[in-house]
Amino acid sequence: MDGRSRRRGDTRQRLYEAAVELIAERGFSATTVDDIALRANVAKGTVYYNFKSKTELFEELLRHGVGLLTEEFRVAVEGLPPREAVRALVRAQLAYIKRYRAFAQLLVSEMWRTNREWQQTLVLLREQAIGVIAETVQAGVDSGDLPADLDVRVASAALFGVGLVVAVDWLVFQPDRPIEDVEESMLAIVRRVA
Amino acid sequence: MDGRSRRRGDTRQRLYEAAVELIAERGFSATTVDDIALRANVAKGTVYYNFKSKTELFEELLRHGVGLLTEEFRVAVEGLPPREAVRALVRAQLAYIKRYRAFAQLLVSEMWRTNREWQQTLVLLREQAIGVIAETVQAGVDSGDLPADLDVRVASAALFGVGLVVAVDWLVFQPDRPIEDVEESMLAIVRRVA
DNA sequence: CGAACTAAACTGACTGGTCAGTACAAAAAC
DNA sequence: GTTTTTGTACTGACCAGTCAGTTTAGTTCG
Repeated sequence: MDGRSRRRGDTRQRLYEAAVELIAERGFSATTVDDIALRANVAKGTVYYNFKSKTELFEELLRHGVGLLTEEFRVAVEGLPPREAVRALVRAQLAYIKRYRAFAQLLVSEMWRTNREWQQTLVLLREQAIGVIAETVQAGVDSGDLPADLDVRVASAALFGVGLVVAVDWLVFQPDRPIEDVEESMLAIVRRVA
Repeated sequence: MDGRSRRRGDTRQRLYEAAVELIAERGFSATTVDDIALRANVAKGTVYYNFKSKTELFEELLRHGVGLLTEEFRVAVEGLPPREAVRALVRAQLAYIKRYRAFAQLLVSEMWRTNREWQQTLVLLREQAIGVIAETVQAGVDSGDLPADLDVRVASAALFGVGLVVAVDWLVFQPDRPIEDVEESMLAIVRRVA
């Protein structure tokens, strides 16, 4: 780990942070590369030294963010029995969204859009995140802890989508409401699998 | 209602339809006024004859769409007892989203964004739609049909957000799944108030 | 040691294209 | 004869991406 790659990593990190905030607020197209560079305290050229294009910066940002989320999902469920594991997933998702609020907003904005360049990337990433949930739910069904008639794929997708929207709604419209309430609401909503 | 205003109304309607589809796909900034005019089979000047600006077209589009939704909400609950009324709301939301898929996608994309020009408009419209739900839920709490400890505001907001996201997810990722399944899922999710 | 060298990282002025909004005369609809 | 729409042309602001040049961090060698 020499100084060069550390420096470069720092720059990329700063660019991610700047881009995620601006894009969450304004959307991809309304965010200019100049804005991103300015907020990251970097010259415009540096953006293009580190990323092939504005779109690529965004796609790598998506990969980066969803990668972190699935990572936390995996850590959260490690060694837990099914129903507890599902609860742990809800908690992990909530904590993640609280921590990376802007990224979560951005995901909500882009997740259900069609025909954009990065749509394919996003579908893949969605599969990846939902995949971790599905493994957990499947294990619960196999072990008999969860109802056998549960459609694992659908339940996992619903879990993911509902968690995203309830948590983001909370952060945007009811930020004063304590986090325990939100966790409780989410668990109430997904009671059938938790 | 003379022929002139009907004609004008038609043009505006066509512009709404063109704009909603394009903006749902690409987002507001990535959609050009020329594109909208082209898709609506209208000259660019006509857009500006009917609307002050691109932004105003979009805001009126939002008002128009949410107006229709609340209208359908009101019709749906008319004269129904509380729990049935809630079910009717779910069904109405689902039907609406199925019918105006693009508008629903657009709402999901914009609803939880911050700092855009039309943010204030959207907050108001959200209040309006959730208001109808809240009236119904409140009536249920008052009559004892729904649990007294239910936070009406929060439950209504959750109902609205979850419905939006589950339905849009269905249309985008599982369009072959029959509508009854989706209705069933949504009702299962909101069981506490239905 | 430190001077000279090298490649990686970064800079910011510039370019070519795009797009919101305007102008307006002529035509069509009512 | 008034309202609405058309078609075309135009402008000025804005912006993604480029590139020639500069700085920085690590390396080599006296």
